Amino acid sequence: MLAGMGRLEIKPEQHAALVDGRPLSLTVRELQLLVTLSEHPQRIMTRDELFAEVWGGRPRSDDRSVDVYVSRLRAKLGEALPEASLIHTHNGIGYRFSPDD
Amino acid sequence: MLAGMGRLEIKPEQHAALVDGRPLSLTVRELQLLVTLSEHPQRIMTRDELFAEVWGGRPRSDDRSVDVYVSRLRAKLGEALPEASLIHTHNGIGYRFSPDD
DNA sequence: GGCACCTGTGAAAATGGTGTGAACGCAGGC
DNA sequence: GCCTGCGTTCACACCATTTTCACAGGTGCC
Repeated sequence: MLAGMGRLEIKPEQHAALVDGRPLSLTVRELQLLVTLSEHPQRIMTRDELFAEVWGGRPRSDDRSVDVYVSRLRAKLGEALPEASLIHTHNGIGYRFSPDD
Repeated sequence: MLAGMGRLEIKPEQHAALVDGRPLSLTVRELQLLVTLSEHPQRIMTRDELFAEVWGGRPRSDDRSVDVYVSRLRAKLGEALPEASLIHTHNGIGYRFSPDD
C-alpha cells in the first residue's frame, strides 16, 4: 500500500479528514487548508492562491498565516502518518500536495 | 479489552444503556442523545444533526441544549466508565462518538 | 399540597483557536 | 564555509466556543 494516501481520506462535506477511518482533530482552518491543497494534487500552489481559497481576499505582503497553518497541519498529519510527507515546500513559490508519498 | 466499548451496550429498544450489564440511570433525552451519537460511530455530527434527531426540527441559533446534554451524558458515562472518553468535541462543528477510546 | 425529578435557559468559568511578531534553522548562491 | 533570504516553529494576546452551574417552570406521584 502507498505510504500516505489510501489511508488518508478527505471528506469536506463531513468536516473531516480520516486516517484509517478515524478523524484527525483538525481545526476548521487546518481542514480548509488541507481540503484546498488536496483538491489540486501535484500542483504547486502559491501562498496567494491558498490564502484566497482559505481566508478569502489577499494576504498582507508579510502575512505568514499560510506557512503557520501548513506547519500545524504537517504536525498533525505527521503524528497520524509518520511515514508520509504529503506537503512539499517549493522555495520561493508555495506548496504542493502529493498524495502518494 | 477495549477501554470503553465492549463494556457499554446500548439497547434503544429496551430504553436502556448498560455498563457491565448494569443500566445507567439516564433520562429520556440523555438516552436519545447517546443512541443517536452511537448510531454513527466515528462520524462528526453537527449540533443541527443531533438536535434534529433528538429534539426534532432546528435549534434556535443560540440554543445550547445539545451542549448541556452532552455535558450531562459525559458526567454519567464518566462515573460508570472513568477510563473512557467516548464523546469528543470538534470545535466549531459538533461532537463525535468513539466507541474504542 | 408537597416532593422528586426532568428540562431548557442564561450566565460565568474554562478551554481552545487564530493570527502576529520574533527567534530559529535550513538551503542555495557565492 | 559564510551570507542571505526564506521557511519553520514558538510564544503570546485576543477572541470565540464550549463546559458547567444554578435556577425556574413543568410533570407526575404520593
